[in-house]
Amino acid sequence: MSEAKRIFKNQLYEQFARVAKALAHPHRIELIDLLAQAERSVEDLASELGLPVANVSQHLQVLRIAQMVEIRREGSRKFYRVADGNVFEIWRAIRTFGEERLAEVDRIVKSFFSDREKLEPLSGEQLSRRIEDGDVIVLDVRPENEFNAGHIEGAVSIPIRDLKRRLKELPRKREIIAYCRGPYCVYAREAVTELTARGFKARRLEIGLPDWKALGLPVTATR
Amino acid sequence: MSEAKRIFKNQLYEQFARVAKALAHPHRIELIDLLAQAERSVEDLASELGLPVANVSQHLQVLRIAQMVEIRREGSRKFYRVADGNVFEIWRAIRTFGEERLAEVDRIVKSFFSDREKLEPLSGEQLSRRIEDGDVIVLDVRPENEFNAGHIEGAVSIPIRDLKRRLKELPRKREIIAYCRGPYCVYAREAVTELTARGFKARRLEIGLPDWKALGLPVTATR
DNA sequence: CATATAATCAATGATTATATTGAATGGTTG
DNA sequence: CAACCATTCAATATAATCATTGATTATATG
Repeated sequence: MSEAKRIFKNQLYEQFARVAKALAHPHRIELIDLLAQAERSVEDLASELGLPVANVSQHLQVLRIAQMVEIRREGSRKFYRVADGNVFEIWRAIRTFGEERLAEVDRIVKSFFSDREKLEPLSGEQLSRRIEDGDVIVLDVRPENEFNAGHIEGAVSIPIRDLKRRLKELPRKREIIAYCRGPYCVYAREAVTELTARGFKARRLEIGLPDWKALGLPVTATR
Repeated sequence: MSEAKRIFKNQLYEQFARVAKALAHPHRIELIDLLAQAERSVEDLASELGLPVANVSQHLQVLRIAQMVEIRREGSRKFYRVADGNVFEIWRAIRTFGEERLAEVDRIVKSFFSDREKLEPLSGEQLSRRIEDGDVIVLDVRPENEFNAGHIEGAVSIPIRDLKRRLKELPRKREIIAYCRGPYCVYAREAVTELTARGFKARRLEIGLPDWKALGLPVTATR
């Protein structure tokens, strides 16, 4: 191979390796997973991850240099968000690979969620069809700001924390499909447990909003 | 957040970070890019990358531990291949992000390929339509073993090294669409240059075979 | 302007990743 | 079985990454 070609390839793969490197830390993957829901401040992210602010800031700098996140300043706070849809696609591809290929992922997930679920979750496609048929209520149990940043078209927002005292807002005849951040988020599972215990018909969507969006299914953002 | 939930998330994201880490080196990305075409021996990969065999073997071990590649043994040689389609999807997502988001990638590509292309390449969808219309010849200019491992349905194989002496196999009336390994591979570009210089009508497909396959377009493997 | 808040920076030591070298392994060939 | 080939392993030195700490910057508030 020619020298010029070798230099070209080295430079090019170096750039792509930088991208992979930016995601090569558990905290940074978790940050992307969270930011895929909605923008957040550094302090907020730090408390969600249970880490010192300086450490989270350091990781955010790595993601920023890799152009994976962007900043919006508001007063003395900075809100980070994912730079574009391709960032979530990388994380999603990694997640899919891990789920299908790594026994360890399966083991960890199964041992945490074992026996907590009686009913099979719905896939995105299944829910999409059910919505078209008009026979379900879609329930978003994430925090309100994440709902506002984007939610499944037609979904109702009741954050998991408020669910118990807002049960009367939900119908008892139609089936309720709850969803939250993604396949490893516990909120929708908790909601289904609570709802079925109270006599509602409820099931869980197996994916989160970013996946729903990535499938090209309809999303609404509150202006 | 509960302690158990924190431990669960840490364990889970740790697994996914391992996957990203496995790709966090330019040589390993290049290896995946090559292996996405066809299986190869260690020695062969080492000479393609211009690196010592021991170094390539070391990188292959990293990919193997991450379950991204598998081995087939044949005599005293070992042939590595990508473990499944999801591996290429991760690399493709990284590549797409880099292409759309990183100015540096654009600069490197442009400075290497500047002025070498007179004609716009075809997209996968465009070629797919042209094939249905039946008015093009699809030309695979990769090495023969890569063609055998999988090629665009109906494509003709003339490795770039043999192109000059096999020109008579190609028609002069129909347009020839050449393709190779991927957007950064030079073979298809060289083929188009050669063919147009000889009076053929020729253009390039902008993607490589693994991308074509990922788009769900028809692929044939030689048995 | 002083104080408080949010975020970043800089320096540190500890850990982990990397390339290189040469030796060891496993299989093939004569 | 000896010689050989392809690959891996092991050891080492160098470089990069990481968490932590405390200092610094930037903005808001009184």
